[in-house]
Amino acid sequence: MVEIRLTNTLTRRKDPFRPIDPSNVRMYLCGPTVYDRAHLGNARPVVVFDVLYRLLRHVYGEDHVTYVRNFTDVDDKINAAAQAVKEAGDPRSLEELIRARTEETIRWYHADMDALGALRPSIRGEVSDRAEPRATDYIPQMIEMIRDLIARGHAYEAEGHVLFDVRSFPGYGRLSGRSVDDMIAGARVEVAPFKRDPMDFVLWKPSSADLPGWDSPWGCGRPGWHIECSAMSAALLGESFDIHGGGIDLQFPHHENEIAQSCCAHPHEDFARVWLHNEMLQVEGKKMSKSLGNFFTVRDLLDQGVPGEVIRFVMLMTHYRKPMDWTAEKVREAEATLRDWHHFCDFTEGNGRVDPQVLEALADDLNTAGALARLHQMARELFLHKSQWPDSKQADADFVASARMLGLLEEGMGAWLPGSFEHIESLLLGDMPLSDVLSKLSDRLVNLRASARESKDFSQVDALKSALIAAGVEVRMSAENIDLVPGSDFDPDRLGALV
RNA sequence: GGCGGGUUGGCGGAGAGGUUACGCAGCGGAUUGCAAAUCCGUGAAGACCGGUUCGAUUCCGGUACCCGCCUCCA
Repeated sequence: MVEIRLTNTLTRRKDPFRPIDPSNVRMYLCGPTVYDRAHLGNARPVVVFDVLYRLLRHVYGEDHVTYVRNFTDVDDKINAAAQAVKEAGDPRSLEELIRARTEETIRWYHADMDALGALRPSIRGEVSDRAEPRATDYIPQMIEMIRDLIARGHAYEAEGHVLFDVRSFPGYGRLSGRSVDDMIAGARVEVAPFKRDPMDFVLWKPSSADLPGWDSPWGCGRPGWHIECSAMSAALLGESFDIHGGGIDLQFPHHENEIAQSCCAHPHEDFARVWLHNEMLQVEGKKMSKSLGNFFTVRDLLDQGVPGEVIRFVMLMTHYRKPMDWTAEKVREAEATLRDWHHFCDFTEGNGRVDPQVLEALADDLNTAGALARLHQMARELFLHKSQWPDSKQADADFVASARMLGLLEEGMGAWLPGSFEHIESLLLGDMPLSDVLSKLSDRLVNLRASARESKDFSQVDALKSALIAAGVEVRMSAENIDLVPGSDFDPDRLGALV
């Protein structure tokens, strides 16, 4: 079995991965707060952990991996978004508007992440809403956990709030490498007067009459952000599980607080064993922000015609623990590469074997850039020699299976490419498949060239060639053959007119 | 102020204490009616200063610069 090695933020080392229970490897990823479209930065952890999920499924079996990713659907930003709609004159109640907002955002999120080729989370391979829990469905578990923390002396009630007492947990700060005293020294947080310690954080807070609230022993209120993930991961994965992931910006305070809550509520368990954090995303060398005008959502890119597969490829070009820079140049490179790969690959044969070197690269702390390099190499060998290989179908299948470990070249993902194998097979021009149209035109061009070589009059050859290029078709001429490849500006109508 | 990450050839971007990363672009050649595509070949690196070592871009220390987090942003 392949040994997976992962860099654990907790140990600051690359350690061999040993699941608690190989028959059910469990992973939790902090999901989005559902108030708006996912921006590009939101997509990075989704793609990174999707690759890890695929790797785990490959190594341990699809039914032996559980992947849970939550939706935070109780939050000030959600309330604010709903409030804005109400103030704009919507007659529905705030509660209805909040519900509508979160429902809609979840649908957007699914559509956008699907477009990136991210698999839906699952419980042992079974995709269901349970694997994508919503915070509001786990309020009783959160209340229970908070109650438990109070009983164990790790939390206290003050003015309708319940706060976690960070001084009661000696391990506080271990994940992020900070000491409570250091944090206080550098804190820029305004300290509520009822806190025992400035770093104490909210487990439960009171809610006003017009905002969502739940009855609790401490009055009508709502949970703090951090308790959500502790309660949901315990409910769905157990008090100990294998991997907890998220962006590096969540390391502190969110994940630190999760650890404090979970370890204090379940002192005999060790909560998440491996913590993985992806670095942040930048755009053209700068932090993505609305003020710099370089802020965009996944949907913005898709609408501009950047295919989800290309977005995914760009994300995978950089190792997850390094800051990654989103640039137009990378998009161009990724698109050109995928265009090639889609073009020469025959996707019809299944049962490919994943290349050992691709697998090894991924097993080595998700070295996606290394895996892509190996795929480049494989593609080159395939392209150069496949015509001489008796089992070239198998070689194609192996290549595709390997690319799919990265979520690339998935079935249906090539639909964006006019030149892709699957597209050529399926697209009809009039009543003729595109593949037939192309071979027909290619034959005609070959014949024209043959006679032109005799007559020395190349005007007809050039005319057809120009027409093809105008239709967005690349003309690749070799000594005997002429290959026609639809490009990014392919125009089916203009091509159809040439037949 | 506290904590953390980064600095590799023209650009992007990996691994490895001594042997080609890889991709894009460039250059030379082959091929071609021309061009494109393709093929062959090829130059180019490791921020700076020290240390360990037979040998470091790879390990250790320091300096500089860049970036992020500490504000319920992935």
